[in-house]
Amino acid sequence: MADWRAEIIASLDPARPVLIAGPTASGKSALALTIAKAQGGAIINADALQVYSDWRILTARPSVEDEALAPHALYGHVPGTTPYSVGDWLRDVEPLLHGRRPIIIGGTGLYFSALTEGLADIPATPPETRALADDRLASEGQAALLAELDPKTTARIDTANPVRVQRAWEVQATTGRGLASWQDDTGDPLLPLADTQAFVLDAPKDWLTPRIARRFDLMLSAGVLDEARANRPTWRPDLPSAKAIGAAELMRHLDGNLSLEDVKDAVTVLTRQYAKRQRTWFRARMKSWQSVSAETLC
RNA sequence: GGCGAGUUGGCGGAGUGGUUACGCAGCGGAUUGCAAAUCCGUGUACACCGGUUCGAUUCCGGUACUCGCCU
Repeated sequence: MADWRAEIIASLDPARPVLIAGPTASGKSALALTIAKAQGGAIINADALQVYSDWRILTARPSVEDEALAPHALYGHVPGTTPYSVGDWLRDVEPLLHGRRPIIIGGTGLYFSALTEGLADIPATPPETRALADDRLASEGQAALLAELDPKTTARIDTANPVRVQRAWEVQATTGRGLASWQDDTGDPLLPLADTQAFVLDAPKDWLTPRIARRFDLMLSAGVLDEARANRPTWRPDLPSAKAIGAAELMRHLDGNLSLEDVKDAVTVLTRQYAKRQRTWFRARMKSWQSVSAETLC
């Protein structure tokens, strides 16, 4: 158990960046902390929801105590009201790569892929354009937006997926250039995989599921309900941070429309489904990463 | 004990004498910018036993169980 960690740490070059990807609740944070304490380095968040400041407990961010044990970056540094995406994350990560040896850890596969494989350098969509796209998608449907795209882009994206269509349309609308064209120009990655020591935690479903259920109880005792009450006055389902699993359910509970038991059931199901999607991404896109059994680490 | 209603896939819930919704969960997958998001794929189930019929989940009879009312 502990010797597995020791074995991994012994195999690490203290000067090279470490990447740790893993499903939710798989024990990633503990591993990152162990490495940082043993070899030094800065722990950098690669989780799309843990960047937000408002749901610390619900998104399972490291505790204040843990954060004191090693430098941590990109945790809770964005207000829950601010839109944030892979592009923003890459821009935030870039300067950190030149500092203390990075230990980048998280569960968002897209972030890791963008980091190690590159991301098209497309200007951000202005809020007005986003709003227009939202409106048109709602009123006219995705077919209307789809009709305004170039054939090359249309052929490449999943046209059944409204968010994909909207993204392509937004790129077209804000830059006057097709998404496919932009993507064909994707530059070199910020951090090529070859320059890293990359691990993906393998957490079997049967092992992870009970942990997910247990984690919700831990969140309760850590005070998620207080966190939810604190967020209640400013809560809106369309806030960027509102995508955190369980946020909407907790609000319904505070409104008296959902029992705590039902909140737990819903959160457990949603989290399990999320872990499945993570596994699918890791399996398909991180084949060359070193697989580590999460079970033997904990 | 009598009368009435009901019994559909793991759950919810439509419907039809022949082509066997749908939602959720489950399972598999996609994913180069909202990604803890979004999307795609995937299930012949009609309580049981007889009968009618070329054909019954659908019609008829009986059995079992459930619910309601009555005694």
